Amino acid sequence: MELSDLFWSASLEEMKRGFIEEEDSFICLMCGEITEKGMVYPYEDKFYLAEKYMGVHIERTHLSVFDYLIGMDKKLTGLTDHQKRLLTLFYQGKNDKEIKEELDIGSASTIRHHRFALKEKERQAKTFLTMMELLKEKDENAPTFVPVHKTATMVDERYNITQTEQDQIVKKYFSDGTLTKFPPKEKQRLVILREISKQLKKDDMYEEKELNQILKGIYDDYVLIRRYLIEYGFIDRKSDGSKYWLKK
DNA sequence: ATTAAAACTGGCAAGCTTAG
DNA sequence: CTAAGCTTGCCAGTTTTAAT
Repeated sequence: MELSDLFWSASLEEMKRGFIEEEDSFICLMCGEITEKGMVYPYEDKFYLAEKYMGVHIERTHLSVFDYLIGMDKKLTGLTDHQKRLLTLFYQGKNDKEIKEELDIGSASTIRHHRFALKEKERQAKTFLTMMELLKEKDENAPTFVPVHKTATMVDERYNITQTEQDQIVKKYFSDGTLTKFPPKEKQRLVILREISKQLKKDDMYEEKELNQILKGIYDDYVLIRRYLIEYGFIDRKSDGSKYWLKK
């Protein structure tokens, strides 16, 4: 999944932490940095487990989630530069008087007012977010597009595929996990290839024979499938063709 | 412990400035 | 010119601090 998708699909709690938990790793929402569970990470004479180290990573490279978020574009935060400056000072725990002096503003009540205005904004944001969430649940008929794999070589709107569409295609061309026919349309091919690529484990290296064996179990013309998997950017191979692996 | 004073907070209305 | 954003003053409560 694209990093920005990951970022925006994160829950409020995940965003606050700045990273999400996957099956065997943690991923930084801001830069995609990964720490793997079970690994031990050294930093300044200490050792950290994956989750703890992610905290170290964020502190080191992003300062804090707050700092990262406040640095985002106006379009994304909905905040004016002035509001950002105020929030930063609030975050530092300064009181109205200190802020008034620091920003060289005449009255502390101005700061007070901004505090009020920002809280109002918070309430609005919360109700809006909640409404949008409710809308999503309600609107299950709305087409939800299956995300396109990010290594896809050719991507445009033709590849927007809804879940139901995908299900139909899979149903039509697969029976008992084997492919009955390689479809003629690119869109269908994409779905089929994605389905097939699920049989491969990420991070695994496959010998050519090994891969052929797996593909043969799915479709007789495994060479065709192999070629298309590469062409559509699902897998990659060594230039001599001796090893294959799933693209990330 | 009670009370008075000071400091802080939330909120409203209004005027001023500026980008589009 | 208009709307949005910023600044300010004022009032009403609340909380904290100081004084008795």
